[in-house]
Amino acid sequence: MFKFAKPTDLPDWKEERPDFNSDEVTSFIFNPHRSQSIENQRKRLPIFENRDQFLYLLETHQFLILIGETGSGKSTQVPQYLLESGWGCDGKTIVVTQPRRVAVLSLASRVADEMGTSLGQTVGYSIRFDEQISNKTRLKFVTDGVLLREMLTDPLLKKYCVIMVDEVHERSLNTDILLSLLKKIAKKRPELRLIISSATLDAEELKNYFTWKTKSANDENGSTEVQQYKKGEAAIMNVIGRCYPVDIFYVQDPVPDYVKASVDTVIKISIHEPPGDVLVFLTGHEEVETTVRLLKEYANTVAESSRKDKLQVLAMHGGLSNEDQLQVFQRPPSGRRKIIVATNIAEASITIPGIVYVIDCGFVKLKWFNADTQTDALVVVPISQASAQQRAGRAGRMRPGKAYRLFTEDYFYTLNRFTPPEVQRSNLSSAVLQLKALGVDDIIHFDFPSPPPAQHLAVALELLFALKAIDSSGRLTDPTGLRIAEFPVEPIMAKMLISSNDFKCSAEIASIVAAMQVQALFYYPTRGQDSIKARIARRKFEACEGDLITYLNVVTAFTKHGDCPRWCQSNYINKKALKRVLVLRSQLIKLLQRLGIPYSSAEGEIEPILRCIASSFFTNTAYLHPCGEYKTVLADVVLHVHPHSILYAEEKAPWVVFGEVLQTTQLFMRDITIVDPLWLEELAPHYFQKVTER
DNA sequence: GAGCACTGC
Repeated sequence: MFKFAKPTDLPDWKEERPDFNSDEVTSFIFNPHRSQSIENQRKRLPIFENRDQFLYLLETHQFLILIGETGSGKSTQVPQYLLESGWGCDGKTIVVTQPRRVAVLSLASRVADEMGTSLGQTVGYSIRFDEQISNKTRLKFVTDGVLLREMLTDPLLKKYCVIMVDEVHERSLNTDILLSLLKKIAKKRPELRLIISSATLDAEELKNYFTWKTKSANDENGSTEVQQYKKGEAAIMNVIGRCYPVDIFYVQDPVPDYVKASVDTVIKISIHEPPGDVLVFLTGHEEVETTVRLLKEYANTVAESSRKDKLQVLAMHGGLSNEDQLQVFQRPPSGRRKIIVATNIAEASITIPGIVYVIDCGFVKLKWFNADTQTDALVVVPISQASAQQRAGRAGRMRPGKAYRLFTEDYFYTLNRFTPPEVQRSNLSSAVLQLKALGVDDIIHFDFPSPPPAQHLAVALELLFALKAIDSSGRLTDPTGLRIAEFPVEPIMAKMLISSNDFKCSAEIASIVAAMQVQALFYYPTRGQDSIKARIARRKFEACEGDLITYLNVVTAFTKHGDCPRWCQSNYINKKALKRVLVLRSQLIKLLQRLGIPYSSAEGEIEPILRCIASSFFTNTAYLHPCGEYKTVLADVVLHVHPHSILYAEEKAPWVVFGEVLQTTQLFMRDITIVDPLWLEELAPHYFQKVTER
């Protein structure tokens, strides 16, 4: 049994204040001041006191770094201050980027509300597959991915006068790439203003990144209008947030098993602490299910008694259906305390109201690119201090809260301050291609905010060269490279779409590529009768050639039966995912047609489709070694068939290609297709001569 | 033989 130490008063912690209304990133907004006029609410926000300072700094500096904690109101108010003071009146637009679609939607509608207009008028938004924009729009909310795409047609983003990049502390891949490109643009467009907005971040580091001009300003064009203006210089502005204090508790001794410790802590809270919901952070879906099961067993024993500590236990992770996810937002039955056991989805992506207690296991599952094996690994690593702070903050949004950390205080101070940015732990082939398409030739010396390991860049360049997207001097090829860059999918998938023209099967390949973009077409129940039934249901779609042809069968069947509600259910098909597949598919087909690749179908023939797959996935080939294991052709790394693959229980074919490799307990190949090695030699001779010499 | 954190174009 473990004990929690006395609450520790962390200085960096007490400053965290939750928001009262408008800076919420999900559509579930709790607003205790609903009765007040909008004008009054806006004035109550902490950032209101900084309004004039903000406008002055933006007048005099090209870059403004805005450090504002949750609840400062920066995401909703700053864009309005800009409009009110005349930015966006010269026919140009203000744009605000967010890492997530849901944040774009809720911010845009909140700001339109506050301004008394409807969406698509002065205030609009643009996300993939959805947009509300008109020629009246002066303020636009977008995902950072959308803004990156816009740069392909408008490299200097000339239609914008102010660009605000929000949630920079999350350091998503797109945010980092956007920042570096915006820095370049700003040099060419001195009148452009950039606002970099972040919760916690090393502001000085960011300031140094953005300050490229050390000399005094106005030495180039001495126009009086810009005399006060320091182009290329960055100012930092801090905005206080607002939030209730959260007491932090640490365990006195390290816990051997954080799943068990989580369960014990929930039980302790339920017995000893006043009412208030509990949020538990664990690393994966399996841990979540185990914890939920243990807590439900406990809850059942309690429910039969007349005690007060009755619980409603709910799981929250990305694999759940929409309906199951929505449950965590509903009020628990009266007299019950709601316990939500979640993965990292609850750290930033969704906000659950009513949380007073947080339990933090101290770990997170992260995708990590391994350049040696050229594969992704999904590894459980200790969280950063910033993450721990973010998780604890989830307890102080309604009233003072408590956070229980399942690690010691000493250990906390050994953690990294920040999680390494995504750009440093990702496969960069897509990002590199995108940069090339935007005219960045020298990737190795490109000015990233946090440079990725050189080997990651080298691996990306090698793959692009193998796909003939770039030539031996590293330049984007015309038309192959240019075309691949146009597609909103991984380069290898884009290459397959383009090649489908040669094999006259673009219809089928579009279905396959679309299906590979979504998480899971099937539900995989983990226990009981359901898991067996699901397995039997999957067999209906099984193709002996492998997973990709199976996906094609699923997509084809869904277009026929998908509208029947029982059909998806009885076949354990993820309806949400399949609907998205069809939307993606039609986007891909439209893009193909725009590039002059006509719609064509193999009319039931399988071989052209298989050849097309082989012609693009040849870099991902594995052969059956006499030892009985698969090995990569590239580096002789041992690979295993993922248990979700349709080929898992089958006799092993001598040659396969795979969509990706993910390392969990072992290196697992996913999205596997059986191929004929002669095709590989024929279709990718530049790559495969040496292979058959084995 | 045994298993997928979370986003985004």
